[in-house]
Amino acid sequence: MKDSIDDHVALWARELPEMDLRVEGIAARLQKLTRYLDRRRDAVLAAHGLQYWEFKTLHMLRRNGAPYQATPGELATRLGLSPATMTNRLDALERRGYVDRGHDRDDRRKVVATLTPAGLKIWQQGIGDISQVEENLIHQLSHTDQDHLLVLLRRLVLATEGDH
Amino acid sequence: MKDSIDDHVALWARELPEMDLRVEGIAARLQKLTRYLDRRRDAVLAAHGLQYWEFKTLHMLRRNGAPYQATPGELATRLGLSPATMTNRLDALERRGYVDRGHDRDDRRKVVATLTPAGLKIWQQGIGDISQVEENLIHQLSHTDQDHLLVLLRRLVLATEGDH
DNA sequence: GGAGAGTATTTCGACGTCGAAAAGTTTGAC
DNA sequence: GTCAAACTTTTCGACGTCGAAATACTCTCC
Repeated sequence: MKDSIDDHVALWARELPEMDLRVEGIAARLQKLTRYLDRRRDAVLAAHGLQYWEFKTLHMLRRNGAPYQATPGELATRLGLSPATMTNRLDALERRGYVDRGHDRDDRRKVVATLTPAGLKIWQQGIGDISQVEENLIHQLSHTDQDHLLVLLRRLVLATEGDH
Repeated sequence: MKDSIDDHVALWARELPEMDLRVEGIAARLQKLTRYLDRRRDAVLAAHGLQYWEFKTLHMLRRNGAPYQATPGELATRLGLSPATMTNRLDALERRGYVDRGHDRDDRRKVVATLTPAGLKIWQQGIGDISQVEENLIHQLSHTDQDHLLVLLRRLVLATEGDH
């Protein structure tokens, strides 16, 4: 059974004869599946009136256990964003009531962002829906195929992280 | 051998007991590998002074065989962008000399964008470097493992293309 | 042919992002 | 005790993107 990537690769193979069909087929499918998950995830979050960047920010606060606090700088570093962007995100989340901002008592340079009960609640709804989206896709494979796929992907991830 | 996703999943498993570890491990690795390829690709393109959105636009023009032409509307649809964005992209690419714009003689509403020789040349350099990045990653697996991985990924892609 | 509907592109205002500079706070050396 | 260097966050200007309105052109039908 052929998928759209088979067609795509066959088309480019005519133009770029030195292209490695296996490599291209795998890389294109990795990207296609990720884009699919991105789209489905954005759709279920939109049902809660949430953008993905809002969810990711709440997620990083939730990742720190109770009381779900972090400084803007910490959040920016972990999310791979500039400090400027984090200021904007926290402005928006504070306006929507999902986050509180206050100054650190010991070091008044620092700001401490805290997840509000409303923020925690919408995060819970979002994380549940996102898990469901991922399950709907991956459950297309049997458990043994899932394990097989996971092992192959782990080998690739290890290669990107520096072999040990 | 454990990778960073194993740690990530183990961490969240404590907080979300109903989470499916296999599903999460696969989904997280798909996304991590795609992000890795994105970063490496952006880096090699930057060596040619090219942003990925510029390359993608040239790529879509190159995809149409010689004389490498398309209308803004066609490009916007295939790239999943708004017409407004395509106007901006073509403005920039025309300024850099990678694209020419002219009016269609038969239908003067239409604009025809054409890849210049300079645009074709930089696309060739970019596509070669991107293929190299993908090969460097995927060649971590043997040919038989690559084939196994490809088959599993194709099954997932087919699942995303079957139901709508 | 002329009016109105339809199509293709551009313009406009808003958003989220970034790098760099600015503002406010702490630390350390003297 | 003072002040310069370091640290944290915010502000500012620019970019790429989008939706919606505006512009320019074509087609249809009477």
